[in-house]
Amino acid sequence: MTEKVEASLPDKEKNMSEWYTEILERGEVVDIRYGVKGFIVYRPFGMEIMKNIIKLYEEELEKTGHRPFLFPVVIPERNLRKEKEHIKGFEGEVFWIEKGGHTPLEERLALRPTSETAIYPLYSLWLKSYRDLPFKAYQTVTVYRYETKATRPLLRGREFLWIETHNVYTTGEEARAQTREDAEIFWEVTYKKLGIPFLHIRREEYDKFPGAVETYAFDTLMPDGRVLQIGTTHYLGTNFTKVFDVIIHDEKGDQRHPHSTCFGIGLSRILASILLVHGDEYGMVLPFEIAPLQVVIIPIYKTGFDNEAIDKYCIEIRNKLMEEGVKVVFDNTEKSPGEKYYYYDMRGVPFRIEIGPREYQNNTVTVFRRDVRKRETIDKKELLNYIREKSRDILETLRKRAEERLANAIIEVRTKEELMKYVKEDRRRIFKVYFCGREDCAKEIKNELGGYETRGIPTDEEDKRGKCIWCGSEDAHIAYLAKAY
RNA sequence: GGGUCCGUGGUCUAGCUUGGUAGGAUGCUGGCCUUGGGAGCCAGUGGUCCCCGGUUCAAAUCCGGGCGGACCCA
Repeated sequence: MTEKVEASLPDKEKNMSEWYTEILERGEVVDIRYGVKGFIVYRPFGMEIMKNIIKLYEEELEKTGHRPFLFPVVIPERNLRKEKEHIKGFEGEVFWIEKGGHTPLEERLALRPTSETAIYPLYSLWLKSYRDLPFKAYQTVTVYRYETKATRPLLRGREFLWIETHNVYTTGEEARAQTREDAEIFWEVTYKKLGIPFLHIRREEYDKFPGAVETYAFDTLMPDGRVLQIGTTHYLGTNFTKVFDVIIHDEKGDQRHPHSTCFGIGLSRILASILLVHGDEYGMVLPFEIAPLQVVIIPIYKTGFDNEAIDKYCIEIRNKLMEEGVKVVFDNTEKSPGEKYYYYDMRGVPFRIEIGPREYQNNTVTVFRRDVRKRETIDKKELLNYIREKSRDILETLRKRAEERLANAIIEVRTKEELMKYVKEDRRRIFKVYFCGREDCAKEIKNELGGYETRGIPTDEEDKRGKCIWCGSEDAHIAYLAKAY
């Protein structure tokens, strides 16, 4: 039976902002009171989740041949300016260091907004032969962008955490194949392990990463109907290897510029997505694998009963779970059971075990599952298998729920009239339309549809052709329109 | 980018219009009692009223500037 108890939080769909602000604070995820706009503090619980998320992506990257490295946070101005499109795209949002102590620096230093221009000068020293390729590396770091739009904790900050890969290949074909591997890596973790579904999109020409030849993005859906870009991967061609003089000898002994890619995994936004997509009115709901606390054991004492025996019974179970590598806590603090339930619900603990006289006497345990909010009493001996099995169930349930919401948000529209009709409705959607790909057309759409913008082309339908829903021109491709963060 | 609102113990908040004692709730600490969805009672603890400047005998309160935050619209 599903428990009907008083909710802790406002309704996520109706009032996402308030829900989100509250869960960040009450769940001790981040602290927004640092006092510098766009900069936040990860509190221990939030950072524990983050570290678990990072580990999943890093493992997948290393499995596919990426090696870790770490570059400085500062980039000399002359390097940042080398690639023309790149600097044009980032110039307005770079933080500059201009002084060391009281002395003005001879050359200003940028806090990296992304690391291409930090990394490529070294690539020109490291990579000399086709034998040095492919070169696949990543770093997990913070980057800095002076955002002028409203900042929001984790969703849009002036400092944010990400993983960036920077790969180099002899040929363009190999490099393009890397963008597809990036998509697989992203799928493997984001969808399969975190239960977050997303759209795989090729961005329009005018929406590309500054300096890229092709940009692919991963957009997920927020409870308020807006989409959020949580990752991007770019084919950079030889744009960066040229300006940074990365030159290799190929098999024939000819000198050439290798091709490169980069892949950004938006860790801050992924954490936000996990909270927003899976959470409910009682707090976070975390997939078992990334939960800092996976099981909590709560004793129910009774006056006149042998409460020490209940303690012993709980400790025995805790120790057994610990031996199996489960992150478990036995909470025998003096708070009432109800208060503890609310506390651990808020923190998304996947399983709660309640043990009182009844369980003690019957050699059973009562297990509460956070995602579906159901209790079940089982034999003590079955506990470990139960948790193993149901933790997979939790992930399935969360993923299925999220996937349905994403699928339900998307609607194919063929005519402008139809589009206008849907836009006027209360509900936000992701429209799938034919679109010509021209920037002025995109601007008109954004202006006249009250903020709905072109998000790009679904990668599994790049070949389809039709008439642009806006200007009517032929040879338009399929594109998504959505409101975005 | 445009607009609206806000900043007071750890947290939430009253007080601000009409200048003069910082009040409450919650948390925290100790004690008693209790424990199957946020219990209760008693005692204690905790505040540069966001910052800088101005007006004034006197500023949380009025004025100017700054910093930070929330929400709505584009």
